Amino acid sequence: MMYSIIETLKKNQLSITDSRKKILELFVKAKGALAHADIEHQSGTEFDRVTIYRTLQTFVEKGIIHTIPTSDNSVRYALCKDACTEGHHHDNHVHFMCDVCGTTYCLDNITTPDVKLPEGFRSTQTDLVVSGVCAKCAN
Amino acid sequence: MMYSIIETLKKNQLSITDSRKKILELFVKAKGALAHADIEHQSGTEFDRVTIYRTLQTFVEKGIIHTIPTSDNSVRYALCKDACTEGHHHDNHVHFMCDVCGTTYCLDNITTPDVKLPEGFRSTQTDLVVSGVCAKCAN
DNA sequence: AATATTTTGCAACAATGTTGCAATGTTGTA
DNA sequence: TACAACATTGCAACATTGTTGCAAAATATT
Ligand SMILES: [Mn+2]
Ligand SMILES: [Mn+2]
Ligand SMILES: [Zn+2]
Ligand SMILES: [Zn+2]
Repeated sequence: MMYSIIETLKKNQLSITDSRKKILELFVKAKGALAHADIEHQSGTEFDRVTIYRTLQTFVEKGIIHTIPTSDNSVRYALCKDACTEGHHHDNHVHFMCDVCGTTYCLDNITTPDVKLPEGFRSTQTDLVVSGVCAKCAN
Repeated sequence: MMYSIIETLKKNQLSITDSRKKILELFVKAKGALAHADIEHQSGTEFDRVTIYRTLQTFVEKGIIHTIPTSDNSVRYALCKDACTEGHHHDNHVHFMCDVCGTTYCLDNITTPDVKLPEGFRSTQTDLVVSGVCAKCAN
């Protein structure tokens, strides 16, 4: 599977800038999800902190990345592999956080279950986050 | 059902202080979950911000309240109704966040499902958060 | 009531996130 | 390629959230 940085940016009507190319590249290469701080470290002093915030926000709005609700309430982001479009995410997959290495995985082929809610409650989104030990840290 | 503030504090070997009584009372009276800011507002200038942080931390450690992972990554707390003990939480119920009124509900009698994880992954905790519109805001 | 222990408030700091605005970079057109 | 229109960036300044050390105050123990 190929992922073209430039193509993705163009497809979403975003102008091609150094920060967008670099940050999107980090996501494509990343094994798991990235926190804002990860990006700040991995891109050195290349970009201003504010630019990273704004770029992440733009990517989320465009449906290029999605946020992950973590049990420690820190914000993480990962590439959308589903057909997400502007203002319309479809990332209904389970997430896994390793307590040992801290990696957050998108379990893309495990979909979130339907939950039977009490009378009168209507669901628009379901997030399922599992914590534990990942395969790499299992030994 | 009765909930004795003092009893709960004693049972957990915590000394009885004004802040602990007040903050625990806020949780007992609250409909949904509380954020740190909620407590800060509802208790006026009675206690220092730091005291609230420390009290919440203590309550979580003792198994009196539990944290809730929310889709907007803000920290919320709610009373443990299950038999949680020091360092051992059993709050395996679903949470619901209303997009309209912002209330976070503990759906105490809807338990989180078992998720079949990939080979080698081991789960220690499962959090399921549903967003949508609650019964009160349904009209 | 006196002492030992715990908790609190304060100050100082660190981390995270937001906004306005001028300078810079990008894009489409000539 | 050069220009104008437009979008993005970096900087500064600020707000919010969370952490730590320590002396003063409150609570528990004797
Ligand atoms: Mn994901
Ligand atoms: Mn709960
Ligand atoms: Zn791991
Ligand atoms: Zn509601």
